[in-house]
Amino acid sequence: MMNIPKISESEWQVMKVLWNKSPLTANKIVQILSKETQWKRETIRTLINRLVKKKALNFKKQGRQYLYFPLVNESEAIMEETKSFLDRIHGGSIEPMLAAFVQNEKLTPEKISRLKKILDDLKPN
Amino acid sequence: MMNIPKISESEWQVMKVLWNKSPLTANKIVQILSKETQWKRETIRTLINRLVKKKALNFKKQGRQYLYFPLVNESEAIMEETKSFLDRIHGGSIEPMLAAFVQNEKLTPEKISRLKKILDDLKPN
DNA sequence: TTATAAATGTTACAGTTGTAATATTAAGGA
DNA sequence: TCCTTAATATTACAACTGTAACATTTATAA
Repeated sequence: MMNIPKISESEWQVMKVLWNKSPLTANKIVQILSKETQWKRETIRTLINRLVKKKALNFKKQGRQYLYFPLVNESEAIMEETKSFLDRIHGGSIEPMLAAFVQNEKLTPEKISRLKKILDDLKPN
Repeated sequence: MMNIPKISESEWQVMKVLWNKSPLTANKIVQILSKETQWKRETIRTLINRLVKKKALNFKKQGRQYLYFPLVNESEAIMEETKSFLDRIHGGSIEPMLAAFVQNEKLTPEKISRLKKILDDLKPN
């Protein structure tokens, strides 16, 4: 699917909830996000509505409620985000990036292994 | 240096010019960026001024002109950017990220090697 | 049937960003 | 000294973001 809409930082948190499980009612989303953020119910609803307007989400009615689900795929969104990220630091050296990866503890041993495997396949050495 | 200011996408392009070489006059910066962008002279000046306000840049007067130079270090900025990036896609799988890295052709063979070496040092296997 | 409550919809408002135009200041040449 | 011009400074303005409050609609209980 081309033309991934720009998803802001806060909006990403909403998307992640729905990538994890969908469809969900607004209330369920609010409930889940209230555990991870300080956002007021209406803030979360605003984010949901903006994502619908951007066509990152859609919903189907279920009685009085709406059931929301993603229109954009998580992998595609990650790729977009990664490209934009790489464009920014284009030409920067890779070490501080890796350093950040590691410090952020987002690289578990399994991820490191998968990463190495991917790199190995890329450039057999 | 703690507290890296948030640097927007366009502002990053200005920073990169000065990380590459500094100090530079505003005119020189305009001249360089005019080759890579469609920005009007005044657009570039606005970006420079915002970066000064954010304390990402500073300048010293040289007669009627200002000579601009970075106040934030490139590696630190890359780390900040990387952390914010990783926070967004937190929990997302690493493959689409790597795929984007590769498709963006930001991973030259040398970078791949350095990356692998860093990973190897991280987790001897 | 009507009031209430729970959904969704509309509006708000300031800060940031992209993208400039216009205004002011000051230095150098006439 | 005064004007021109080249610097810098101020102002503009809409879209996007973060963060909500307020308004309207509708299903359900009384």
